[in-house]
Amino acid sequence: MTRGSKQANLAGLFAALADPTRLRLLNLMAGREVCVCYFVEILRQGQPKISRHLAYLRKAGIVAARREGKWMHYRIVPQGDEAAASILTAVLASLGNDKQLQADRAKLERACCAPQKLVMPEGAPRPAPVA
Amino acid sequence: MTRGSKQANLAGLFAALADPTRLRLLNLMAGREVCVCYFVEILRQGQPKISRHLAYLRKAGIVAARREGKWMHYRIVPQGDEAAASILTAVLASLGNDKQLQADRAKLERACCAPQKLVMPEGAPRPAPVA
DNA sequence: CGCACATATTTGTCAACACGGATATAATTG
DNA sequence: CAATTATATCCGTGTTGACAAATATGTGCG
Repeated sequence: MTRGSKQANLAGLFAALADPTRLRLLNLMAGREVCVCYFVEILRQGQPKISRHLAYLRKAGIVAARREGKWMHYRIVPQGDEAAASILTAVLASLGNDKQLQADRAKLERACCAPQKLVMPEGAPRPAPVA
Repeated sequence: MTRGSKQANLAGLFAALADPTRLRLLNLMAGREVCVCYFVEILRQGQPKISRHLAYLRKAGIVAARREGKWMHYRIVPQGDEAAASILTAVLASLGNDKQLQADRAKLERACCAPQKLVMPEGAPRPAPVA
């Protein structure tokens, strides 16, 4: 049982969503698994900052990480709690309206198709859709 | 234009939702206008605490207040931003699943139909559905 | 092993917020 | 006006989270 009172759970979920950087990260992870190096390049923020926010999301049970050699891939985790799931879905659906978030997604698309346009570490793995 | 970047707006909305007390208050306001005195009685929390959280929600643009004589009535405000509106709707819909939140609503119903069972100030106004 | 790279964590500082208790404001009543 | 009731705000304090800078961990390679 990872379950306390549901309001507390929900409040925790909202706390995790209450940060612009974390919303940008989640937006990029909508529907696919993404390597940390892409987050750093696309958001143009320091690596420790990105990592801290990813750790926060991980601790909140919203994302999970998978190591692949040197690289860490993050993905959004399906929520067990029904309320959390429906809210997270609504959130991800809404993120598409913001200009900057659209631009972030576009940069990721470009990285997938023409990674040489972004300064990427040699051999960085491509983001992959998640089942 | 009250509008900064949309992610910042959304992050602000989530920050406002990231507190169990505020979720309980919003739950009680779902679909109706409620007097502060009911919040205090139903949550059994100190009045300054309730008032502070209501002020927070008001500043976040989620609720509005209306004075009626000595009493203040709070209600949820329809969100101008489309994303915020859809998220807030999903949230309010989800709140019905929590035991305590159901109990809170039940207490409010009882207060509407049999206020003498709660210790209420003389002549306290009844919560009223909002258009 | 020892270096290089990708990522994570620690450290110190600062601002935001939650809380209880005390007090201030607003409207009503006498 | 004075007293009462309903609500809001202020004060001091503890907690949490954001940040940058520095440092640690884990993996691959020669």
